[in-house]
Amino acid sequence: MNIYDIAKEAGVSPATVSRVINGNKNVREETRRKVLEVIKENNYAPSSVARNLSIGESQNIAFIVPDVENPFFSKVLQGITDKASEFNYNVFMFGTKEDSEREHRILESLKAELIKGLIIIPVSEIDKETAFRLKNFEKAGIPVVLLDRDIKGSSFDGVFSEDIQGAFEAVECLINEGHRKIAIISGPDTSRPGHDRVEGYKMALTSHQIPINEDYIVNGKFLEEESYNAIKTLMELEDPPTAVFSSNNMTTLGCLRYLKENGMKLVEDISLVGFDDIKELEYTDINLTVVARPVYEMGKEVMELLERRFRYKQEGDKQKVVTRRNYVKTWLIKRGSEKYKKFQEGNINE
Amino acid sequence: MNIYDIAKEAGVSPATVSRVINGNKNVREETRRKVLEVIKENNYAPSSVARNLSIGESQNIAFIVPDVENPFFSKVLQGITDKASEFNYNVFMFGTKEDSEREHRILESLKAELIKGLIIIPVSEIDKETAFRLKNFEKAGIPVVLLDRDIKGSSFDGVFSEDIQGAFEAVECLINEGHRKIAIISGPDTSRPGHDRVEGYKMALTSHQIPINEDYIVNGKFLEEESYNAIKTLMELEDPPTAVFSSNNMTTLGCLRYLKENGMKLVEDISLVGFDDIKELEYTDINLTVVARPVYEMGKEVMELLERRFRYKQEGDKQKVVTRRNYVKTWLIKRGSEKYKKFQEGNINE
DNA sequence: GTGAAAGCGCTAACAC
DNA sequence: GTGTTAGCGCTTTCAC
Repeated sequence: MNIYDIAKEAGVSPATVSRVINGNKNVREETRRKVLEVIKENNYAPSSVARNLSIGESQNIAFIVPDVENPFFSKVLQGITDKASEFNYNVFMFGTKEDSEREHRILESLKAELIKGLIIIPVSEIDKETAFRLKNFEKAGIPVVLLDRDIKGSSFDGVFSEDIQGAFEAVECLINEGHRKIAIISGPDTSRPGHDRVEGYKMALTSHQIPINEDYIVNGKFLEEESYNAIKTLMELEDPPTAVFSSNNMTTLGCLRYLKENGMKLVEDISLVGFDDIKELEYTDINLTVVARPVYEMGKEVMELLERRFRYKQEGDKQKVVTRRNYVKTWLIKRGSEKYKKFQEGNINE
Repeated sequence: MNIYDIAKEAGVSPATVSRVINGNKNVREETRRKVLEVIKENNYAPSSVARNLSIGESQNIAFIVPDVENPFFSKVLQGITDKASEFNYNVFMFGTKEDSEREHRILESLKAELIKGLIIIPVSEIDKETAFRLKNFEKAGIPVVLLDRDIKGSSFDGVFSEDIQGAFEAVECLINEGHRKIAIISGPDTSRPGHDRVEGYKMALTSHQIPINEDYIVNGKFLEEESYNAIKTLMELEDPPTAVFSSNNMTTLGCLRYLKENGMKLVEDISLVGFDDIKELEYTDINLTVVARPVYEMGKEVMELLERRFRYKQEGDKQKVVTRRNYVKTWLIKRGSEKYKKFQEGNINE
C-alpha cells in the first residue's frame, strides 16, 4: 500500500495525498478529511525511506559513544533520547569501545546513511582521521556536536564540563583537609577530560605550594581494571599518598575494588574523591565525595545544540552561525571520604 | 556524487558499478578494479537510503526498552550492539518509560521506518494493542523478538529468564536460613517477570508449608521510589517481616535507600535478597545476595534469534520456522545478606 | 560480462 | 485547490 493506492481510493492525486500527509495548507478541508479517512481505513503509513530519499534528508541522529558500560553514558543517553523524541528524531547508537579504529569504521559506514546530525564522544582529541571525517560531515551539511570530550583545534559545537575547575576543587578540598600527599588516577592523556583533570589537579597543588610528584600521577585509562592496578601501584610506593583523586567513574570503581580486596577503609586508610557521581553508592556505607555534573542535562543540551544547527540550516544560514561550546559547571558533593584521618594525629606533611 | 557519476568516470554503466559494490561475480576483474579505484578516488559511499528503497529492506533494527536507567538495560544493550555490529546492523533506540501509550506511539512511527527487525521489552504482557501491532510487524515480514518480558498468548521468539525458578531459589535460601516471615517487593503484575517472581516466591513458601501472608506482598512496580514506599509499608507493619525478597534492580535500590535512611543494617535488622545483580555494590560493604543472570549474553542471544529469522526468511521459509523461546538460567550469588540474625537468638517463627 | 531502462514510494515544481 | 511529471539514487530484469 503506497501513496498511489491511497490517492486512487480517495479519488485524488498522489500529490494531494502528500500534501495532506505533510500538513500543506493548500487542500480543501473536505478533500483532506476524505484522504485522512482512507489513510486510517488502510492503516497506511507513508514510507519514510522514500520520503528521505526524495527530500534528501532524514530524521536520524547518530550517537557515537566510547563506553556503553559507563553509567555516564546511560544517563546522557536518556537526556538525548528524551529530547530527541520531542523533535521526533530517531537515535542510532554506536559503541567504539574506546577504539579509534572502530570509530573510523563507524564514521565510514555513516557516510552512506543520510543522517541528519551526529553526536559523538570521540575516543581521542588528537585523532586526525576522526577530526577529518567529522569535518567532512559538516561540509556535507550534517552538523556534528561533541559531547564531554573535545577535539583539538576543531570548531564543532559541543557540550563539555569544566574539568579543570572540577578537578581543581576536588583536589583543593583534599588539601584543605590537610592532605599533602595527593595522587591522581588519570585518564588517557589523549582525551580532553583525561588531560584537563590532571591539569586541574596540578593547578590545585601548585597554587598551594605543594610540589608535584610524578609518582603520584598514574594512568587508569578510565578503565576499572587499569585503575585497580593504578591504585595498587600507588599504595605500594615507598611513600604512598594519603589521598587519591580518581578522575572518572570507572576509575573510582577500580579504586574501590582495590580497597575492598585489601581490607582498606575510606578515610581511615586512604582518602578518596572521585569525578562523576555513582548513584548506587548512595545506598551504601561508601560516602564518597565526588565532583558531580548535570549529566542528564548535558544530554538534553547536546540535542538542543544540534537542533539549533538544523534550524539555522533551514533558515538558509542567514548569518554565519557562531560555534557554541557549552561548559557545564561541576559541583563538589562532600560526603566525608575527603577527610584526613591522620590530621588529628598530628601527622601532617612528610 | 552518485552511482551515475562513478559509472561515467569509470567508463561503465551504473549497473556495473552496482555489481561491483554488491560483490556480484559477473564483473571482469579489470573492470572491477577500475570501478573500485574511481570509488576510492572520489571517496564515494553508495546511499543506503536509495538502496533500501530499491530493495525494500534495511539493516536497521529497532530496540524498544522501558527503562533506560536500569543497569539491566545498558548491559543488555551492550550485548545487542556488539552482536549487531558483527552483522553490520544499526540499532535504533527507543524508551517507553514503562508507558504503554508511548509504546504504541513508537510502534506506530515504526510502521513507516522499513526496519529489518524489532527487539522489544514490552511494558505489559497483557496489552492488546502492543500485541496486535507486533503481530502486524510479523505479518509484514518484520521479525519480532521479545526480551525479558513475555506477551501473553503470543508466539514471538524471545529470550527470557527463569523467573519463577530464580525467585524460588532466592526465597528458599531465605527459608533455609530460618526465615519464616518473608516479604516480597513485587513488580507490576502485568509484566511476566513481575508476575512470575511472585509466583516463585509463593511456590517456595508453599513448598515449605509456610502460609502466604498477603500483607507481605507489596508492589514496588520495579521503581526505586515506589519500592522505597513498599518496604516502608512492610517495616511499619505490626508484625514486620524478617526478610525481604526484592524482585528487581530498581526495587532493591529503593529498599537500600530506606534501610540507609533509617539506619538499618542488613542481616542485623533485616535480611534481603534481590533479583539482578548490582555491580557497584560489589565495591561496598553491602554484601547483597542476589539472583543473577547472564544479562550481556541475553542481549547477544536476542540478536541471534533475530538473525536466525532473517536467515530463514531469506531461504524462503523452506520449512515453517519453529518459535524459539530461550529461558536463561539464573543463579544465586550468596553474599551473606540472606542470613537470619535472630536465628541464633532462638527467635524462629512468630 | 555489460548496458538500458523500469521501478522502489515519495516530493515539489509547474501548470491549470 | 489540485493534477502531472520529473526526479531522489539505487537495484534488477532482460537483452545483447
